[in-house]
Amino acid sequence: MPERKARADAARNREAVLAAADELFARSDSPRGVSMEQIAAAAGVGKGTLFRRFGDRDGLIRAVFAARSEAVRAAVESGPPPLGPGVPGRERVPALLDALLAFKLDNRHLALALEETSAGSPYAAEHYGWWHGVMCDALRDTAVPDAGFAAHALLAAVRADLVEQLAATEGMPPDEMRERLAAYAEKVVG
Amino acid sequence: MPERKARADAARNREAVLAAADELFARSDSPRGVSMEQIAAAAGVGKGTLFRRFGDRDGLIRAVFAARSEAVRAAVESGPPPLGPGVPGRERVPALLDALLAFKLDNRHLALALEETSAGSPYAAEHYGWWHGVMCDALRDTAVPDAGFAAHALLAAVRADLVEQLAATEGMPPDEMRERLAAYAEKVVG
DNA sequence: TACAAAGCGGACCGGCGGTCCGTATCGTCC
DNA sequence: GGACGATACGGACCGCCGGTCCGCTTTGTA
Repeated sequence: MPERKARADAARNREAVLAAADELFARSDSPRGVSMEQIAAAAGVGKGTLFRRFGDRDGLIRAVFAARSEAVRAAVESGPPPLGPGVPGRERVPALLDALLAFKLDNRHLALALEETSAGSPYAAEHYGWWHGVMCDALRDTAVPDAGFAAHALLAAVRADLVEQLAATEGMPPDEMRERLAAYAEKVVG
Repeated sequence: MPERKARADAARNREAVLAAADELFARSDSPRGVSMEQIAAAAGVGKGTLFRRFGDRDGLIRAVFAARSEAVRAAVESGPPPLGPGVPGRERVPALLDALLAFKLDNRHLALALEETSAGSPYAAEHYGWWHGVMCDALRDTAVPDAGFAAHALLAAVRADLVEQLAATEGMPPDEMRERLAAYAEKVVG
């Protein structure tokens, strides 16, 4: 393996930065209101350190997001039904969407940051490709024609900014949103 | 009316700016690559003029977008079937989505600019509220439960960055995209 | 303990959105 | 047509941000 043993202080700083960024994004109204300098200051490190370890703003956000979403990803890849593999598509598709929505509701600001500041588009993020793949698999197991497009369309229904709009501006309670999404998903796969 | 007669040079400059911005966005790969200074220069105008007339970057983009989308809007509000009013929802919903998709395909960069740089979120734009209203009306005329949510979900399927991803990165031809969207829409309202 | 490698941090840079105000132009009224 | 107030113009200017650079410190090793 190409991994060289990392220095202890480097690892400590990395964690400090991830934690600080996570918290700052969670507290802030808009991801754009959080600057790299603020994150560095909150983590007690220099700005140079941020950029050396994460490359650029995008890289940092992706790293924070990846750390946060590890659990959901594991649950989908090898968890119990109805989320895990080996479940009929008709049942799994709504479960997948619900899990993703629940995650975004719990991490609204972070998800917003990922989708908003990503270079190019949110679709370039590895995160999205993975979800699209999983969703395609599940959809191919249903009566839905064109799993590829349907996967894109269904995932679009849980875009972070839409979730934010429904939750914040329209004041929709989380549970209600999940119910409505579930009903919509049922309609599509049914 | 509170309108005061505008000066001739002001009107001329306004048009020049709209045209220049439209063109620059169309030519550029990413909306972020187009600066206000560039637009001002291309229009043969000072930067101050841009900000005085349009308030900020968002205002300018919204103005350009509004000018471009006038035609579609008119077609939906008082055009012939199946787009115009008085058409059964079952038939009108796919027609509306197709019209919106066709428009975004023709104005990819501009739509991208609107959705990307909008303060807050694309959902705050008046443009979106209008489409959501129209879509809700059409959906209430179908068997779809919860027209409000379904309208959001369906409109999300034609988000500018998704369209761009399908067209540019996945290389999907416009007509194929429209067919796939139509099939998806039929599935939802059917 | 000595030394190279790895990491650090903050001064620095270019560019952007947005502001400001002295100046030029327009429309009007005599 | 000339003169005057209102309106619009433009570009120097400001603060901020993402990203770079390099002299200095810390770490792990022999």
